[in-house]
Formats: sequence, structure tokens, C-alpha cells
Amino acid sequence: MEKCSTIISYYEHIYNRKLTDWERKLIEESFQRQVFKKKEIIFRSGDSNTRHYFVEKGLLRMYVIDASGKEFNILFARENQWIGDLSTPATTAFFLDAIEKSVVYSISDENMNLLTNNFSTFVRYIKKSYIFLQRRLVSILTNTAEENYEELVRIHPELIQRLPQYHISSYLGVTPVFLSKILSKRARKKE
Amino acid sequence: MEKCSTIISYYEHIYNRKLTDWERKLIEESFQRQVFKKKEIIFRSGDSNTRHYFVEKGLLRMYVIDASGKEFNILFARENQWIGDLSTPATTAFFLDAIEKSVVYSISDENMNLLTNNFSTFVRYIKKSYIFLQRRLVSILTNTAEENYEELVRIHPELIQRLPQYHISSYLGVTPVFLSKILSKRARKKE
DNA sequence: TATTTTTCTTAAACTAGTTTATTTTTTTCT
DNA sequence: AGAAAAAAATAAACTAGTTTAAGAAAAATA
Repeated sequence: MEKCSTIISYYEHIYNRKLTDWERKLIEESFQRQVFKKKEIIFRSGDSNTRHYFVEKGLLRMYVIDASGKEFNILFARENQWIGDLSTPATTAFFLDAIEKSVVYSISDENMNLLTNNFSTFVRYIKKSYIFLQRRLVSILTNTAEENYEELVRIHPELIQRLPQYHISSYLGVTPVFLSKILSKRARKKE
Repeated sequence: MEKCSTIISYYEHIYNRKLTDWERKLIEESFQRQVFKKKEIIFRSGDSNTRHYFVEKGLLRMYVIDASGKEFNILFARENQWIGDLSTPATTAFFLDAIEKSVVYSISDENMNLLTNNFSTFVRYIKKSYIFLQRRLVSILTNTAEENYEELVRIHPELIQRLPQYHISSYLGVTPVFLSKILSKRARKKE
């Protein structure tokens, strides 16, 4: 009958000690137990202030839908795993839904920060790196090398100037030969 | 003539306040100024205890070399950016080198943790997620879909049982049709 | 258990990206 | 400035992965 026992034992496991009454209270006030049916959408692209989810039972997935409507899964979470968009509270590009009927504990980003006194540079650094990497993975999964090149030109024009072409091709995940093809096609177009 | 002025102003910018004398002292004791020539290798795959690098001037890149000897860039860092392998102190899979002659401040992971009191669950969560994502990006850049499937079978056999095939194919970044081809080829092989 | 819906397989024609090799252009070094 | 080395372009034959479509198998539902 303990309200958040799964979550509390999770934290006790992580911290390797019993939680104080104050900590237990904070957890019980922060987390919200939710049940999702199979195929139920938990958040969708365009939503802001998405929450973090800890799966007690079931299976969730986070995914993107590209311009042509195709889905690409980014992450799954099963029992005792976390899932959510770390970009929160910013607008998310992802969808989260339940593959199986699932029981989860969810928490807002704000409360998550309170719980973990997230006020350090290192956290910002990892968080930023993570979000960056995530974006990159999505680009590679969803776009052609040509599109990824155009994006790079748009967002980091200065890098294009400073990098030899073979470093750019390697970043895009293609051969130098293929990037060269892309560039010559591009040059022909712009006349 | 101030010893770590670039780094100190970086932290003052991030924290949005002057640093205390104690903090300045900690920074001056933790960071090590280093100069790398163009093409100089800073760390290589197999090294452990790699450091974190903050670029004052120049351009660095972190990359993997796959089985066939091909390089894939994972990350670049220019002025005022951080680079390093967050998996440290574990053995790294990456190479770090200087694309241009570069001046950097480096710090050990241990000192980085002291500086940012990294003892919260949230940090672990992001760090783990980040490392996971990084591995995934590398897999997608360097392996064929077939190899990625074999890896998934090896590392998460239980997921294969629980996921419909089209979710697996989406995770691997290929079409369900192509995964089906892979599987039938695989079944033929194992007879 | 029969029916409907969802998932998986197969095939064939196609496209994105690779490989290897050769030539041209640009950069670096003395 | 001239020679040597590194980087980029081009071509042609190849392979990994896509698309569309139709049928088979499996799962969900009445």
C-alpha cells in the first residue's frame, strides 16, 4: 500500500542507502502513477513541458516521424528504465507511446531538477551534448547525405570553411567521393 | 598573466557571477594548459582515463576508426567548446586529434567531478543515456543494417522477442522489407 | 471457430551510396 | 618559384537498401 514503492526502491538502490522521510515525501509529491493502454500516445511532436517516465511494467518507445510520414524509433524503455525527451521543457520533436499496456511513474522536469539539484556546469555540458547527439542521430536516420550536408551548411557555415572536405564527408557518414558528387551536382544547380 | 583566465571567464559566464577565491584556486589547480600541433593525436582508442578538453584556440575532432580502417567523425570542437569522451575513466573507443594547431585547457574526470559535485541520479541518467546514444550513432555510421541486427540480438535478445519486427527495423534505420530480407538470409545460413 | 485486421514475406525494378583507379587542383615545403 | 605531397574531381562498375505491390501467416476479435 506504499504509494511510490517502486520509485523509492529505485532511488535507494541508486544512492545505496535508505531515503530520509523528507526525500520520501518529495518523491511521493513529485511522481504521478499512470497507466497507458497499448498504442496509447503519451506525448506527441509539438508538445512542450513533456515529463520524464520511469517504467514499472510494460514497454514504451520514443520515435520521430519524418516528412514522408515514416517512423524511426529512437529509444525503448522496459521495466526499471527511464524514458523521455531531455530537451524538455522545450517543444519536443518526438512521439512517446506504449507498445504494451504499461504502468509508469512520471515526473515533471522541474521536480526532477529539485530532486537532483541539477545546478552544475557538468550537467549542462552533458545535457547539451546529449541533445546535440540525439539530433544528429535523427538526421542520419531520417535524411539523405545530401540533406544532411545542406543542414550543415545552414547551421554551421563556418565549419564548412574550416574543415577539409573529407572530414565533412566522414561526419555525414559517407565517402569523400560521394560528397564530391553531391557538391558538383549542387554547383550545377546553382548556375 | 592570469593563469586560467579563459576558463575562469567561461565559468563566470555559465554561473552568471564572479567566482570565489577558493573556486579560482581549484580551477587553477585542476586545469592544465596544453598546445597541440596540427594532426597531433591527443588520445587514441584503447586509452583509459582520458581527459576533458576545453578549446581556447583551434579545432579538434573526435572520431572512430572501423574494422576496415575507415574514420568516422563523431564530434568537432572549436573555440569555447568542450570535447572528450564522457565514458572516461573507462577505456575509450575514440581518437581525439587536432585539425588545426590548438591551445586547450584539459582536466581529469575526477577533478571535473569535484568541480561540479556530480553526485545525483539525474547526472547518471543523462550520462548513461548519452553514452548509449553515442554507441548507437557509431553503430549506425559504421555498420551495415545486418551487423546492427546481429548486435541487437547479442545484447538485447529479450527485446527481439517482445518487439514486432517493424519496430526493430525502424530502430535499425531500415525498412521492414529489408529487415525481412536480412532475416531470411540469416535463417538460410543457420541450416 | 470464423472473420477481420495486423504483421511478415517475396519479388522485381529502382536509387543512394561504395569502391577502385586515374587525373587535376590546391597546399605545403625548401 | 619549383618540387613534392595532400586533397578534390571524375568515371565506371558495383552493392546496400528502397519502393510498390500482392499474397501468406499470425494475431486479435466477434
